[in-house]
Formats: sequence, structure tokens, C-alpha cells
Amino acid sequence: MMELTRKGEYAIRGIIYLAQQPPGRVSLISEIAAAAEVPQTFLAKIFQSFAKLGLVTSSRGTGGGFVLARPASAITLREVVEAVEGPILPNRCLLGSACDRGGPCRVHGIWKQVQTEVVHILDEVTIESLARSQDT
Amino acid sequence: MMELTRKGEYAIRGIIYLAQQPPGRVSLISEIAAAAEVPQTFLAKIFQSFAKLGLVTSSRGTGGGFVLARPASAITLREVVEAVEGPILPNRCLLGSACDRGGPCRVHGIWKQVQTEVVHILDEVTIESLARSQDT
DNA sequence: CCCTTTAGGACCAATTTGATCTTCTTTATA
DNA sequence: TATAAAGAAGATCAAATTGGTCCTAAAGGG
Repeated sequence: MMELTRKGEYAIRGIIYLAQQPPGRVSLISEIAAAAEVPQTFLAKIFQSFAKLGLVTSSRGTGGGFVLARPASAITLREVVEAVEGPILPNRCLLGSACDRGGPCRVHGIWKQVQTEVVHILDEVTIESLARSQDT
Repeated sequence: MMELTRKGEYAIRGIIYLAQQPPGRVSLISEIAAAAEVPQTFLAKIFQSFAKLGLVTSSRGTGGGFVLARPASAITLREVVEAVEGPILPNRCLLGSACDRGGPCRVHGIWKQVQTEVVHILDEVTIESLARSQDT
């Protein structure tokens, strides 16, 4: 239950690579894909999502590519995950209010609690910290 | 991300109904399905999982049906969810150790944290408390 | 105008989800 | 000992999601 999909994994690997580049350096999608060992066309889609949400900036043509739109320390793991997997939502019923055929269901509060906790954990993790980790 | 499936929802609704019956009372799957508003054949499969894991006891033949195998206060939401959705596992890599092509990945610790938190929340919720809630 | 590089959409195979159906096996009781 | 009333188990199936590919367009640089 609750598994991250490949898309999520790839997203994380890809943006970590970007964060490890010298600030301002433009990276090609082909380069990122090779480094992160992710299918290139698939990663391209993922980075398009990043661009739309303003996590990275993209430029086309010769010399084009991707750069982080903000310092890696200002991008959270939650943003990256939600960019490709959608909002963290342990139960559909957290969207609307009436889930138990009239009135919120008995488990509503529990799922809300789970959501809050998970969001909190992922909000505290920056891509910068991930990029730094384990380079020992 | 992290959504409970129908199966999980049905499982919870079904076992809550059982928990609301007078202790020891045998319920037919048809009765539970009707009360929980769940497709009967699908719910039957779910209860077979419960039985295999010892959450409920089943008996066949005339007068047969399902009863909780333990007091509702001794069955946790975690057990019910994991019975049908499998273990709470935010990332596949939590199963094996080497996930980042040699050595644990950079996010490994984070997912471990998420898993621990979610498991903890769901472990604290008993079916008894859910069955009682909102009968005001 | 050509080459490079991302953007966007169509498309596709494999897997998972959400179920149904059929055929047992077990059990009570008439 | 029939027989009807359950649940057990497995095959099957449609729809949705996942995990991708491919092609054409658009944008920038030389």
C-alpha cells in the first residue's frame, strides 16, 4: 500500500542530479536521463511537469536544457513528489466532505491525520539535503 | 498519491459492520454486503482474506457465516488495511536494502520515516473505536 | 534557414483494479 | 442420507492506471 510509482522515483533521481550541478549550469534531458538511469522520453515528460509548476526552468534550442528555478534548498521533496504523483491523499474522501453516504465516514479523521503527517515529513526534506547526502 | 483502493474501503466498511453486531452473532456475507453497500462477491473475497489472517472466523453450511475472531478492540485498522492492500510500503526499496544501484538510496531513510509514522497511526486505531464513532 | 533542444499530444503494452461466474467443499437438518 | 445453505477457490473479464514510445510542432542559436 501507498507505493511511490516509477514516475516518482525517476522524478526524485532526476532533480537530485540537477541539484548536484554547479548552480546555473544548464543540463540536457539526455544527460540527466543517462546519469539518473531513466528512460529519456519518460523523464522528459516528468521535467515538463516540473517546468509547469516552476520547479525548473527550461530553454529550447542550442544551449538549451534545464536548470533549477530556485535554490535546491528551497525545493522540497513534497513538491517534487506531488508534481508527478498528484496530491498526497490517502483516501479519496479527503477531497469532498460527504463520503459515507451522508456525512463524513468514520475513518475520515484518521486519513486526515495520515495525510498531515506524511505531508509534514516530506515538507521538511529539501532537494539540497538529498543531493548532499551520502557523498562520503 | 498513496490512495486506498475500493478493496480497502470495502474491507473497513465490512468489518465495522461485523463489529457492530452483538458479540458472537454470525453474519452472512450477503447481509454484510447489503449493509455496507458493497458488491457481495467482491466482499466475499475480502472476508476470505480476513479469515486466512485470523481476523474473522468463518463457518460453512446452514447457520454459517462470519464472526470476529477477536474482540473489536483487539483488531487494528492497520491489520484490516494490510490484510487486503498488503504491507504499508511507501517505496519498494524498503523491502530490499540496495536500491540505488549499490547501497541504499538517498530517500531511503525518508520513506522509512513515512512508513513508521503511518503504521503507528493505523496501529492506534481499533475497529471497536471506529464502530462506536459517530453514533450520536 | 538549418540544427538543436524542449513541448505536447497520440498512441501502445503491461499491470493492477474491480469485479463476476462457476465449481467445489463443508455443515446442519429434515 | 438427501438436500439445501453457506463459504472457498479459481478462472475469467472489463476498465483504469502505469510505464513507456513516437511523432510533430515550436523555439532559439549560428
